[in-house]
Amino acid sequence: MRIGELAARTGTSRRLLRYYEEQGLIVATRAANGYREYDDRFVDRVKQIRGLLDAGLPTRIIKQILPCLDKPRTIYFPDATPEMLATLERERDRMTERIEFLTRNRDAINEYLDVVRANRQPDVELEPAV
DNA sequence: GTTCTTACA
DNA sequence: TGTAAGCA
Repeated sequence: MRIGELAARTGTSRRLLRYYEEQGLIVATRAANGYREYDDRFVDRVKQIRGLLDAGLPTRIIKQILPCLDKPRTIYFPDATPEMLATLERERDRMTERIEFLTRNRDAINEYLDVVRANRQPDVELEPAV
């Protein structure tokens, strides 16, 4: 499929897909006319990339762990270098920090909402100002 | 009509 | 990331 279809099937813009390629996250083959060609495997591939990006991982890290996501799990271990493990542990810790940060803010917003609602009850029936 | 690259906001 | 230009 060409970039337009991949974009539609992954909910990603063509611009972004080209950017991912530029960053080395995906590699497309080229048709005779120069158009990028992608096989169906790229649909899940791109979705995985987006998931990792949403999780907050930087593209440079994703580029490193992406090869592992392709291959069967059985070769995950032989592939994992000490550097890779260290990187993943570091990213995991960052995720944990963000989760805690988000949790605190969510709770704070919840409390604020509760207070606002409680104080608004008396005003449900607005009296026209005289 | 679709894609490509390059470049600017 | 979006968008525009100028091609193929």
